[in-house]
Amino acid sequence: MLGTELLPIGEVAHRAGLAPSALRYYERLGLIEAARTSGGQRRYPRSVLRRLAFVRAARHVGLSLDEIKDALATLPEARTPTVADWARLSRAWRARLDDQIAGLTALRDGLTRCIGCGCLSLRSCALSNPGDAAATFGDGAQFLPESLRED
Amino acid sequence: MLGTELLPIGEVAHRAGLAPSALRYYERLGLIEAARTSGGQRRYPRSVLRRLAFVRAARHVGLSLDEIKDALATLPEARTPTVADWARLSRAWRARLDDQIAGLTALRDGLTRCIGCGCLSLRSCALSNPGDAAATFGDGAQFLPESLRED
DNA sequence: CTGCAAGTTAAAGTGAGGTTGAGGTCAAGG
DNA sequence: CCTTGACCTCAACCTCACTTTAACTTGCAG
Repeated sequence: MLGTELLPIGEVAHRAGLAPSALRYYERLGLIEAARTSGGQRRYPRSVLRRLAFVRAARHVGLSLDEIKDALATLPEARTPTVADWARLSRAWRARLDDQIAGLTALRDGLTRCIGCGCLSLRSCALSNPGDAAATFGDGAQFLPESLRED
Repeated sequence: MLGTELLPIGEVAHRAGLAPSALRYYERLGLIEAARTSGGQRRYPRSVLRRLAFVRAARHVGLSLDEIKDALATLPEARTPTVADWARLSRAWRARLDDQIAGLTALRDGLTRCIGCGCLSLRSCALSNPGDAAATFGDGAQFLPESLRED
Protein backbone atom coordinates (compact mmCIF):
# COMPACT_ATOMS: atom_id res chain seq x y z
CA MET A 1 0.00 0.00 0.00
CA LEU A 2 1.15 3.47 -0.77
CA GLY A 3 -0.09 4.77 2.55
CA THR A 4 2.45 2.88 4.60
CA GLU A 5 5.66 3.91 2.90
CA LEU A 6 8.50 4.66 5.25
CA LEU A 7 10.76 7.66 4.82
CA PRO A 8 14.52 7.78 5.36
CA ILE A 9 15.97 10.33 7.71
CA GLY A 10 17.17 12.78 5.06
CA GLU A 11 13.72 13.03 3.54
CA VAL A 12 12.05 13.55 6.89
CA ALA A 13 14.66 16.08 7.94
CA HIS A 14 14.17 18.03 4.75
CA ARG A 15 10.40 18.02 4.98
CA ALA A 16 10.47 18.97 8.64
CA GLY A 17 13.02 21.71 8.09
CA LEU A 18 15.51 20.13 10.47
CA ALA A 19 18.95 18.58 10.13
CA PRO A 20 19.23 14.80 10.25
CA SER A 21 21.44 15.24 13.28
CA ALA A 22 18.59 17.00 15.06
CA LEU A 23 16.30 14.03 14.40
CA ARG A 24 18.87 11.65 15.88
CA TYR A 25 19.20 14.00 18.80
CA TYR A 26 15.44 14.09 19.33
CA GLU A 27 15.39 10.32 19.20
CA ARG A 28 18.05 10.12 21.90
CA LEU A 29 15.95 12.43 24.04
CA GLY A 30 12.89 10.28 23.46
CA LEU A 31 10.85 12.80 21.46
CA ILE A 32 10.55 10.57 18.42
CA GLU A 33 11.13 6.94 17.47
CA ALA A 34 12.09 5.24 14.25
CA ALA A 35 11.72 1.81 12.71
CA ARG A 36 14.92 0.32 11.33
CA THR A 37 15.78 -1.43 8.12
CA SER A 38 17.56 -4.76 8.37
CA GLY A 39 20.76 -2.79 7.90
CA GLY A 40 19.99 -0.48 10.80
CA GLN A 41 18.90 2.65 8.96
CA ARG A 42 16.02 4.68 10.33
CA ARG A 43 12.70 4.56 8.55
CA TYR A 44 9.94 6.91 9.62
CA PRO A 45 6.19 6.72 9.09
CA ARG A 46 4.64 9.93 7.78
CA SER A 47 3.13 10.53 11.19
CA VAL A 48 6.54 11.55 12.48
CA LEU A 49 6.12 14.74 10.47
CA ARG A 50 3.13 15.61 12.61
CA ARG A 51 5.15 14.95 15.70
CA LEU A 52 7.99 17.08 14.43
CA ALA A 53 5.55 19.80 13.47
CA PHE A 54 4.40 19.72 17.05
CA VAL A 55 7.95 20.00 18.29
CA ARG A 56 8.72 22.93 16.04
CA ALA A 57 5.57 24.78 16.98
CA ALA A 58 6.19 24.19 20.66
CA ARG A 59 9.73 25.43 20.38
CA HIS A 60 8.50 28.63 18.75
CA VAL A 61 6.28 29.12 21.76
CA GLY A 62 9.33 28.87 23.96
CA LEU A 63 9.06 25.38 25.41
CA SER A 64 12.22 23.45 26.13
CA LEU A 65 12.69 20.03 24.58
CA ASP A 66 12.09 18.61 28.02
CA GLU A 67 8.74 20.29 28.34
CA ILE A 68 7.89 19.23 24.82
CA LYS A 69 8.67 15.67 25.71
CA ASP A 70 6.20 15.88 28.56
CA ALA A 71 3.58 17.41 26.32
CA LEU A 72 4.09 14.68 23.75
CA ALA A 73 3.72 12.10 26.48
CA THR A 74 0.15 13.25 27.02
CA LEU A 75 -0.64 12.40 23.41
CA PRO A 76 -0.77 8.61 23.45
CA GLU A 77 1.79 7.76 20.80
CA ALA A 78 -0.12 5.03 19.12
CA ARG A 79 -3.15 7.21 18.78
CA THR A 80 -3.57 10.06 16.35
CA PRO A 81 -3.90 13.21 18.43
CA THR A 82 -7.49 14.30 18.49
CA VAL A 83 -8.71 17.80 17.88
CA ALA A 84 -9.37 17.93 21.63
CA ASP A 85 -5.73 17.08 22.42
CA TRP A 86 -4.61 19.81 20.14
CA ALA A 87 -7.05 22.34 21.49
CA ARG A 88 -5.96 21.64 25.06
CA LEU A 89 -2.28 22.05 24.30
CA SER A 90 -2.66 25.02 22.08
CA ARG A 91 -4.73 26.79 24.68
CA ALA A 92 -1.83 26.33 27.12
CA TRP A 93 0.56 27.65 24.51
CA ARG A 94 -1.67 30.57 23.83
CA ALA A 95 -1.58 31.47 27.50
CA ARG A 96 2.17 31.26 27.40
CA LEU A 97 2.34 33.49 24.37
CA ASP A 98 -0.08 35.91 26.00
CA ASP A 99 2.25 36.09 28.99
CA GLN A 100 5.28 36.63 26.84
CA ILE A 101 3.53 39.32 24.85
CA ALA A 102 2.25 41.02 27.98
CA GLY A 103 5.73 40.97 29.47
CA LEU A 104 7.37 42.48 26.44
CA THR A 105 4.61 45.02 26.09
CA ALA A 106 5.02 46.09 29.71
CA LEU A 107 8.74 46.36 29.15
CA ARG A 108 8.20 48.41 26.02
CA ASP A 109 5.78 50.72 27.72
CA GLY A 110 8.11 51.16 30.67
CA LEU A 111 10.81 51.94 28.16
CA THR A 112 8.61 54.50 26.49
CA ARG A 113 8.04 56.22 29.80
CA CYS A 114 11.78 56.19 30.37
CA ILE A 115 12.44 57.85 27.05
CA GLY A 116 10.49 60.74 28.42
CA CYS A 117 12.02 60.85 31.85
CA GLY A 118 15.57 59.80 31.12
CA CYS A 119 15.53 57.93 34.40
CA LEU A 120 17.76 55.02 33.44
CA SER A 121 20.53 57.45 32.65
CA LEU A 122 20.12 59.10 36.00
CA ARG A 123 19.78 57.00 39.07
CA SER A 124 17.61 54.02 39.75
CA CYS A 125 15.07 53.26 37.10
CA ALA A 126 12.88 50.43 38.31
CA LEU A 127 12.64 49.19 34.76
CA SER A 128 16.24 48.25 34.67
CA ASN A 129 17.41 48.25 38.21
CA PRO A 130 15.19 46.29 40.57
CA GLY A 131 18.05 45.55 42.95
CA ASP A 132 18.98 49.13 43.55
CA ALA A 133 15.36 50.08 43.83
CA ALA A 134 15.17 47.45 46.54
CA ALA A 135 17.95 49.17 48.39
CA THR A 136 15.98 52.37 48.55
CA PHE A 137 12.26 51.76 48.55
CA GLY A 138 10.99 48.23 48.62
CA ASP A 139 11.85 45.44 46.36
CA GLY A 140 11.53 44.13 42.88
CA ALA A 141 11.07 45.79 39.57
CA GLN A 142 8.16 48.13 39.26
CA PHE A 143 7.57 47.85 35.56
CA LEU A 144 8.90 44.43 34.74
CA PRO A 145 6.40 41.60 34.77
CA GLU A 146 7.28 38.57 36.85
CA SER A 147 8.15 36.59 33.76
CA LEU A 148 10.94 38.93 32.78
CA ARG A 149 12.67 39.31 36.08
CA GLU A 150 15.86 37.44 36.54
CA ASP A 151 16.54 37.59 40.24
CA MET B 1 33.25 62.90 51.09
CA LEU B 2 30.22 60.67 51.19
CA GLY B 3 29.66 61.04 47.49
CA THR B 4 32.76 59.15 46.46
CA GLU B 5 32.48 56.00 48.52
CA LEU B 6 33.46 52.85 46.71
CA LEU B 7 31.46 49.65 46.96
CA PRO B 8 32.84 46.11 47.21
CA ILE B 9 31.70 43.53 44.73
CA GLY B 10 29.21 41.77 46.99
CA GLU B 11 27.37 44.99 47.66
CA VAL B 12 27.21 45.92 44.02
CA ALA B 13 26.14 42.44 43.03
CA HIS B 14 23.36 42.49 45.58
CA ARG B 15 22.10 45.90 44.55
CA ALA B 16 22.27 45.04 40.87
CA GLY B 17 20.57 41.69 41.36
CA LEU B 18 23.51 39.77 39.92
CA ALA B 19 26.02 37.27 41.27
CA PRO B 20 29.54 38.48 42.01
CA SER B 21 30.75 35.94 39.48
CA ALA B 22 28.66 37.66 36.83
CA LEU B 23 30.32 40.99 37.60
CA ARG B 24 33.75 39.43 37.24
CA TYR B 25 32.58 37.86 34.01
CA TYR B 26 31.29 41.20 32.70
CA GLU B 27 34.61 42.73 33.59
CA ARG B 28 36.44 40.08 31.60
CA LEU B 29 34.22 40.87 28.63
CA GLY B 30 34.92 44.56 29.03
CA LEU B 31 31.41 45.67 29.97
CA ILE B 32 32.47 47.17 33.29
CA GLU B 33 35.66 48.19 35.09
CA ALA B 34 36.65 48.35 38.72
CA ALA B 35 39.16 50.19 40.83
CA ARG B 36 41.27 48.01 43.13
CA THR B 37 42.27 48.29 46.74
CA SER B 38 45.95 47.96 47.57
CA GLY B 39 45.12 44.33 48.33
CA GLY B 40 43.61 43.76 44.90
CA GLN B 41 39.94 43.75 45.77
CA ARG B 42 37.47 45.40 43.41
CA ARG B 43 35.92 48.70 44.45
CA TYR B 44 33.13 50.15 42.35
CA PRO B 45 31.85 53.71 42.10
CA ARG B 46 28.07 54.01 42.36
CA SER B 47 27.95 54.76 38.66
CA VAL B 48 28.59 51.11 37.92
CA LEU B 49 25.04 50.46 39.08
CA ARG B 50 23.80 52.62 36.24
CA ARG B 51 25.94 50.69 33.84
CA LEU B 52 24.67 47.40 35.20
CA ALA B 53 21.12 48.68 35.04
CA PHE B 54 21.76 49.37 31.40
CA VAL B 55 23.08 45.87 30.87
CA ARG B 56 20.10 44.30 32.58
CA ALA B 57 17.60 46.35 30.66
CA ALA B 58 19.35 45.60 27.39
CA ARG B 59 19.39 41.91 28.10
CA HIS B 60 15.66 41.99 28.74
CA VAL B 61 15.27 43.51 25.31
CA GLY B 62 17.14 40.55 23.89
CA LEU B 63 20.57 41.99 23.16
CA SER B 64 23.61 39.77 23.53
CA LEU B 65 26.42 40.85 25.82
CA ASP B 66 28.41 41.59 22.71
CA GLU B 67 25.81 43.96 21.38
CA ILE B 68 25.51 45.52 24.80
CA LYS B 69 29.22 46.10 24.85
CA ASP B 70 28.93 47.95 21.57
CA ALA B 71 26.04 50.00 22.85
CA LEU B 72 27.98 50.87 26.00
CA ALA B 73 30.90 51.90 23.86
CA THR B 74 28.75 54.67 22.38
CA LEU B 75 28.23 56.09 25.85
CA PRO B 76 31.60 57.68 26.57
CA GLU B 77 32.51 56.06 29.85
CA ALA B 78 33.77 59.10 31.60
CA ARG B 79 30.68 61.07 30.77
CA THR B 80 27.30 60.66 32.36
CA PRO B 81 24.97 59.47 29.62
CA THR B 82 22.74 62.30 28.53
CA VAL B 83 19.03 62.09 28.06
CA ALA B 84 19.75 62.18 24.34
CA ASP B 85 22.03 59.13 24.59
CA TRP B 86 19.34 57.28 26.41
CA ALA B 87 16.61 58.32 24.03
CA ARG B 88 18.64 57.18 21.05
CA LEU B 89 19.31 53.76 22.53
CA SER B 90 15.88 53.19 23.90
CA ARG B 91 14.32 54.06 20.57
CA ALA B 92 16.41 51.29 19.02
CA TRP B 93 15.33 48.91 21.77
CA ARG B 94 11.74 49.88 21.32
CA ALA B 95 11.89 48.92 17.67
CA ARG B 96 13.35 45.60 18.68
CA LEU B 97 10.63 45.01 21.22
CA ASP B 98 8.01 46.02 18.67
CA ASP B 99 9.39 43.36 16.35
CA GLN B 100 9.42 40.73 19.04
CA ILE B 101 5.89 41.57 20.08
CA ALA B 102 4.67 41.56 16.50
CA GLY B 103 6.28 38.18 15.94
CA LEU B 104 4.76 36.61 18.99
CA THR B 105 1.40 38.15 18.24
CA ALA B 106 1.43 36.73 14.73
CA LEU B 107 2.33 33.36 16.15
CA ARG B 108 -0.44 33.57 18.70
CA ASP B 109 -2.98 34.52 16.09
CA GLY B 110 -1.88 31.68 13.85
CA LEU B 111 -2.24 29.41 16.83
CA THR B 112 -5.71 30.72 17.51
CA ARG B 113 -6.73 29.93 13.96
CA CYS B 114 -5.28 26.46 14.38
CA ILE B 115 -7.28 25.84 17.53
CA GLY B 116 -10.31 26.17 15.32
CA CYS B 117 -9.11 24.03 12.46
CA GLY B 118 -7.09 21.41 14.30
CA CYS B 119 -4.67 21.47 11.41
CA LEU B 120 -1.49 20.76 13.32
CA SER B 121 -2.94 17.50 14.48
CA LEU B 122 -3.90 16.63 10.95
CA ARG B 123 -1.53 17.22 8.13
CA SER B 124 0.58 20.18 7.28
CA CYS B 125 -0.11 23.28 9.27
CA ALA B 126 1.99 26.12 7.95
CA LEU B 127 2.31 27.48 11.46
CA SER B 128 4.24 24.52 12.63
CA ASN B 129 5.43 22.81 9.57
CA PRO B 130 7.00 25.12 7.01
CA GLY B 131 9.20 22.34 5.65
CA ASP B 132 6.40 20.00 4.82
CA ALA B 133 4.40 22.84 3.42
CA ALA B 134 7.36 23.47 1.15
CA ALA B 135 7.09 19.94 -0.10
CA THR B 136 3.55 20.51 -1.24
CA PHE B 137 2.90 24.11 -2.16
CA GLY B 138 5.72 26.59 -2.08
CA ASP B 139 8.09 27.33 0.64
CA GLY B 140 8.40 28.86 4.04
CA ALA B 141 5.98 29.32 6.86
CA GLN B 142 2.78 31.13 6.08
CA PHE B 143 2.02 32.52 9.49
CA LEU B 144 5.38 32.80 11.15
CA PRO B 145 7.10 36.16 10.93
CA GLU B 146 10.63 36.17 9.57
CA SER B 147 12.06 36.70 13.01
CA LEU B 148 10.65 33.47 14.34
CA ARG B 149 11.62 31.16 11.55
CA GLU B 150 14.54 28.90 12.17
CA ASP B 151 15.43 27.55 8.76
C1' DC C 1 28.63 -5.89 -9.33
C1' DT C 2 30.17 -1.43 -8.55
C1' DG C 3 30.22 3.26 -7.14
C1' DC C 4 28.86 6.54 -4.23
C1' DA C 5 25.40 9.28 -1.79
C1' DA C 6 23.24 8.67 2.27
C1' DG C 7 23.15 6.30 6.46
C1' DT C 8 25.29 4.54 11.09
C1' DT C 9 27.74 5.24 15.88
C1' DA C 10 30.04 7.47 19.89
C1' DA C 11 32.30 11.17 21.34
C1' DA C 12 33.77 15.66 21.09
C1' DG C 13 32.83 20.53 19.84
C1' DT C 14 30.03 24.99 19.76
C1' DG C 15 28.53 29.28 21.90
C1' DA C 16 26.04 32.00 25.14
C1' DG C 17 26.12 33.22 29.63
C1' DG C 18 27.54 32.33 33.17
C1' DT C 19 28.78 29.17 38.03
C1' DT C 20 31.82 26.31 40.85
C1' DG C 21 35.92 24.84 43.20
C1' DA C 22 40.54 24.90 44.88
C1' DG C 23 43.77 27.24 47.06
C1' DG C 24 44.96 31.34 48.99
C1' DT C 25 44.53 36.61 50.59
C1' DC C 26 42.29 40.79 52.58
C1' DA C 27 39.86 43.81 55.80
C1' DA C 28 37.30 44.97 59.67
C1' DG C 29 35.20 44.00 64.41
C1' DG C 30 36.25 42.39 69.02
C1' DC D 1 46.36 40.28 67.34
C1' DC D 2 43.06 37.15 65.65
C1' DT D 3 39.24 35.43 63.63
C1' DT D 4 35.99 35.31 60.09
C1' DG D 5 33.60 36.44 56.18
C1' DA D 6 34.31 38.53 51.96
C1' DC D 7 37.42 38.67 48.33
C1' DC D 8 41.12 37.11 44.85
C1' DT D 9 42.62 34.14 40.44
C1' DC D 10 42.49 30.54 37.26
C1' DA D 11 40.65 26.77 35.34
C1' DA D 12 37.13 23.71 34.93
C1' DC D 13 32.49 22.89 34.66
C1' DC D 14 27.40 23.75 33.54
C1' DT D 15 22.91 23.87 30.48
C1' DC D 16 20.70 23.92 26.04
C1' DA D 17 20.15 22.52 21.63
C1' DC D 18 22.41 20.96 18.48
C1' DT D 19 26.47 20.09 14.98
C1' DT D 20 30.72 18.05 13.68
C1' DT D 21 34.08 14.44 13.16
C1' DA D 22 35.95 9.97 12.34
C1' DA D 23 35.55 5.67 10.94
C1' DC D 24 32.64 2.66 8.92
C1' DT D 25 28.18 0.48 6.54
C1' DT D 26 23.90 0.43 3.52
C1' DG D 27 21.11 0.74 -0.28
C1' DC D 28 20.03 1.76 -4.76
C1' DA D 29 20.93 3.35 -9.78
C1' DG D 30 23.42 2.02 -13.56
